[in-house]
Amino acid sequence: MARGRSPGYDDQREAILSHAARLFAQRGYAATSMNEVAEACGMSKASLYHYYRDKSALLVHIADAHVTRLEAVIAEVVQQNLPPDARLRSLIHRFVEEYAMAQDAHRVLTEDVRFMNEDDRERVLDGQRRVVAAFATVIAELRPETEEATLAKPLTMLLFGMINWMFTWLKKDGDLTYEAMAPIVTDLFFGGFPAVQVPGAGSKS
Amino acid sequence: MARGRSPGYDDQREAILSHAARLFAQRGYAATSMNEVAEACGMSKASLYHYYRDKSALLVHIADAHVTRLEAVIAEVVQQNLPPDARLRSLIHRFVEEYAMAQDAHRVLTEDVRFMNEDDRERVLDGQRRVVAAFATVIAELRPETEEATLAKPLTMLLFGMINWMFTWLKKDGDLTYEAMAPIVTDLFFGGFPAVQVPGAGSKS
DNA sequence: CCTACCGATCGGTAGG
DNA sequence: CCTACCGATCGGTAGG
Repeated sequence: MARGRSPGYDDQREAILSHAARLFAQRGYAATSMNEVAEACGMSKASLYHYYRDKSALLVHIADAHVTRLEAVIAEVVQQNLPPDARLRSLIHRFVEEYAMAQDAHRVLTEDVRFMNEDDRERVLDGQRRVVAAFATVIAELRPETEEATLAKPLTMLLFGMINWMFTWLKKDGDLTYEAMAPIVTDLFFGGFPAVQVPGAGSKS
Repeated sequence: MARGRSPGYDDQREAILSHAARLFAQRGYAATSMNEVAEACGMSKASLYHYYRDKSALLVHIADAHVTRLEAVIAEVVQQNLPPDARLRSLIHRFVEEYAMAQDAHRVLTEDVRFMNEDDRERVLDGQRRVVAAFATVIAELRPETEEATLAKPLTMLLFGMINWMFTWLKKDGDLTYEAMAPIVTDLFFGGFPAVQVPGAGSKS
């Protein structure tokens, strides 16, 4: 017996990632020691190193898994072939939901990506760029006026700002829930973006 | 001669804070060593400790100075006694400007506040809460319907989300500038917030 | 899967 | 007796 990996091996790897993501999100990657991760997992540091080669491997797996999930959500929504309006509403709702389920991984992704080596960081950032590009494409379709296409990028970033920032202040046990926030974000964005003027082509000139 | 502190003492303290803020913003507080701060300042670590008691004093001074500036902007705009609409436009414009000038301090404030001891952290967070409350008050005045006052807080946080997130992706040498973003944020928010429905009291029920 | 360690570097401080 | 620093090293702890 004990040939190959134990049957619980993959479960342990997942459990470790979840503990590590929580600690990295709370204290930051650099300030979290492998001893703390091991203790949170109820194992020795040596055992922890049995599952992951080094500290950076934890970070890379957390970020990769999160970005991969986000790209899967994009693909799923895109293949529904909804009109742009409904597609953006669906994307916002699904992303708020996804971020809420993966709050720790999301904070790690947004704050600790700088601690990865260049190759890993670029792969993760490429995934993020594809996600942002998918949002920007839908938003550009909602504002088909030719010269206003330049607004798609900043509007996309403002939308991500609202959603990303939500998870820095939404308390898991607070009055406000992410289910309540999703329609507020949607209303605010859909109500507001037709009012945005192209800089230099505004009504005041 | 040489009674009291050298004439350049306060200038040195300011210069050190500026270098430390840049390093903390780039690498994170925990991952930045006092040796790196000293090197960036062109002095020995022992000299650095002449100006600041310890590493945490750098963090606290950066955060306190930034929050104090933000509270000063609030006070300045409030005493102009503008109508709510113009007051919020002014606040948005001034904050985007202020964040752009203090981009490093702002990132340190939003990411590294967790590394302060409890007393310092609570004082800084109290300052931030007063700033947020000032925005929420103006936004509540813009939506005077009684039951909709509950929306002031989430709308305020979405507005801060757009502005705060801007400085995570705006490149100092990029095509988009903060001067161009301020009116886009303003248009989006003013265009959108009248469209936001109170949860549970929406038009669909 | 553990105890016992390593090379290095951490934040902070000594004497001069 | 003060300040403004220096070269060297302290006690502990990091990742591995």
